[in-house]
Amino acid sequence: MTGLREKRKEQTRQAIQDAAVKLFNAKSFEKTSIEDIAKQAGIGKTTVYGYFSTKEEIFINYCDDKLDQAFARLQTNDCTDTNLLDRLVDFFMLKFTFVTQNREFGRQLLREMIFPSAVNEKAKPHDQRYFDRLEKLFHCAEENLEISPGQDLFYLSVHFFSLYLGILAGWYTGYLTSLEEAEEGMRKLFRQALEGVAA
Amino acid sequence: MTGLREKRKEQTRQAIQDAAVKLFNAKSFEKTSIEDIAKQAGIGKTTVYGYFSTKEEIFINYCDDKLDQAFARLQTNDCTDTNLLDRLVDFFMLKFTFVTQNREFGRQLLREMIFPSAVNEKAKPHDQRYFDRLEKLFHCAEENLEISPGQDLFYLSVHFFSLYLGILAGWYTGYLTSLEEAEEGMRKLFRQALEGVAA
DNA sequence: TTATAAGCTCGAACACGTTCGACTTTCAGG
DNA sequence: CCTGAAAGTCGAACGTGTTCGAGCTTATAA
Repeated sequence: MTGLREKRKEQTRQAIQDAAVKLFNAKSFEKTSIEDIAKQAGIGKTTVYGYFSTKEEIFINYCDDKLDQAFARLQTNDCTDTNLLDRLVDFFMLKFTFVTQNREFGRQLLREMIFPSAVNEKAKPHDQRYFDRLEKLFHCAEENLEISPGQDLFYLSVHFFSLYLGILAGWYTGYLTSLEEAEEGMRKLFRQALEGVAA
Repeated sequence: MTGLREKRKEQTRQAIQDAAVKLFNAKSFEKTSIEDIAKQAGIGKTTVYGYFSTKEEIFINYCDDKLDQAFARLQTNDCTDTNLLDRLVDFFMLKFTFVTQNREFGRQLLREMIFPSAVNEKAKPHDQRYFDRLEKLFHCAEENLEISPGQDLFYLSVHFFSLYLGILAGWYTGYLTSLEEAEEGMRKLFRQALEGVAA
């Protein structure tokens, strides 16, 4: 019965995770202490460190869950006949509204995702799926003759992702304050990218 | 002699600032404690809080100084006849190498600049100068007939700044690991923006 | 000049993330 | 079964950012 230890371990891990999710949602990352989490999970605070080596790590795990949820909603849209610009704006605005829904959560998450404390190998599969989805979108556009053929679709994804980042930066630094402004800005940037600016 | 208090206050403030700069350079933000700073400045650690309300605030101040230095170096380049792409890459790579010179410093700074804890009005003049500089660059390009006329130069600046952000994100998430890769990626993205991708 | 208000300073204490060390439970081999 | 090793648990303690409160210094005005 080697499994007893492992089963308990799995249970405890889950209890911590659940407690964290509950408290992060109720309060926030910053206002939730390790002790709160431990109490909620019914264990001592030191024990938490047997499962996660840092408070941030718990948060990252929590984010991964949240992102999976958000990502699931992106799966539906497919090679439709709406134009590329609209589809791109939809794609990124969905993510934008999700991330900025709770300003503090988004800020913490973005800091950790874009400028992580350490290179986070675990985040890469997620990025991968995300960029795959984007590439697929461009692939459709290529077939629909909306973009010129032979483009590097990966770099195209990076390009639009960067513009999305720019909008997020504008949001968090206070230059954009409403969803409408954000969408308008995004549209403007995306159009520049599609049309090009060189003479 | 109303000035006595104020003069002392100014001195103490400067002492804290100097101490912080010295220690942040010698060690790092994280490894420097408030107590270290206080000791170096010859005051009690509580006193620091009469001048800065948080450790981050001291860091922000320090960053502003650093950024001013970096910015000064950008002033020189002017309406030359080198092509726009090269000038843009030069402009942003200078900033990139500066920021990433010390990985930890850059990370901390970017987190605070791009996703600040609170909207930081003090940062705006700096941004302003920065974007002014970029706009000037595009203005030259417009005169040199390198870009099509009538573009929104501000949004053009935002566009390229966003791409720069994308490169930084790639750096900190581990997708780009050498300066050469970063420059190559930047060049590729910039070219896309200039040439456009629509059919 | 002196009384009072306002501002400044710092030792002590608090909060919270994290580590240490000792105790308990589980597991594997004889 | 036993027994010794490994893994898990937690109270106590540490480090550091931040606040409290009491005492001291400076400014003001009668």
